[in-house]
Amino acid sequence: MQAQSNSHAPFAHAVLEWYQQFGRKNLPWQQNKTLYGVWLSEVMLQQTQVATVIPYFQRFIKTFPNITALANAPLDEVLHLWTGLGYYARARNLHKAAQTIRDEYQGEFPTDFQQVWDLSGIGRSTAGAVLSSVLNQPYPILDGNVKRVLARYFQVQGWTGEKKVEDQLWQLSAEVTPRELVADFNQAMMDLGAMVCTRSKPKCLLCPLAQKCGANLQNNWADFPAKKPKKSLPERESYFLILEHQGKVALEQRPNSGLWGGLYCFPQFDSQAELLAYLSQQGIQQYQQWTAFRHTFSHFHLDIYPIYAQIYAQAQTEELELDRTNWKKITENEAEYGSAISSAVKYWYDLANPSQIGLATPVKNLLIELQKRK
DNA sequence: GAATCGTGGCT
DNA sequence: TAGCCAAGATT
Repeated sequence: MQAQSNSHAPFAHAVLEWYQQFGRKNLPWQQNKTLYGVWLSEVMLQQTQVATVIPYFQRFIKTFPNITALANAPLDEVLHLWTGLGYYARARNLHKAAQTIRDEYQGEFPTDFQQVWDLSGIGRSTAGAVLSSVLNQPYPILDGNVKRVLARYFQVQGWTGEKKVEDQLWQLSAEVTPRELVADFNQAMMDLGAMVCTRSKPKCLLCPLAQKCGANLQNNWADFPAKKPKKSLPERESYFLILEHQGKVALEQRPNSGLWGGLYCFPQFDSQAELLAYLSQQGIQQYQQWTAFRHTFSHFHLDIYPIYAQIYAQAQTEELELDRTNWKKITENEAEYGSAISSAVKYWYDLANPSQIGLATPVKNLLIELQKRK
């Protein structure tokens, strides 16, 4: 599990030397390093580029300055801060892990590798990254950058999604990782991958490993790592009902697992006919079709057809009965409703006083569009 | 092993 | 520009 040998000592030496001059040392989570901050950054950085993460990281750590604050926060607020970052299971797992740390580790992030790995949302690479970065514990990492550097250097054949290839890369990563200065070394490997050994047009002339790098010597960097077998994304469609009443918009919360888990979304319908039938049933005759657009996920395209309608009834929002499965009935009286952020009323999203909840990106964008039209 | 899980930047 | 893929983990 740990870094293994020093037979690749020249490798580590060259990488560390390069890091001193060219490595990144001023990223937000590298300042006054804490286990919490580095953990948070590593989770946000999973499958997400650095530039995207930075503003999210800063907002998040400002709102939740320590693990206990995060653990004690409502999940809705955590998802609110995660809105737009994607892969929302990361936020749910982060929150769950924070509660584990609060309840089992007295609020202190564990320093034992296995205990860290056992936390939800933390795999082998993230566990290694956190403990090496903050405590210099000698664990290797294997992210996309390291995979690319190693695959090219050692000419590792095959797609990294195959277990056999992945195992090989872990083995190599463990071999090249030194026992000392592991924080710098791991950071250096990621920096090399991000800045020098880039996916296209790597800057081999600037690479400290070029002299012994297989891809440089063979001039075949484009072959490594092997590309993922491609397949076309399936297409689906969904009709979003933007239903407004007195400055409030109806939202429903999605199940806590699966796509957009725990986020709030407009009522969705599989066809326009279903949506219109619903409107008719509610006694709503007027509606607008907004411009349709495509939202692409990692594994399918979603064509979204927004339909806007308004309820003109004089009734209070609380009294409107929207007969739809999974909608909570709104029971708050008016005083409670007006006073604050009660949990049930967030199904009616107040445009003038938005709730701290997670919103799917197309939903957030449509709400902005709605604001603009008013 | 194969699917699932978001969004945005880059080419 | 449409596809590729990012500081991966979970089911």
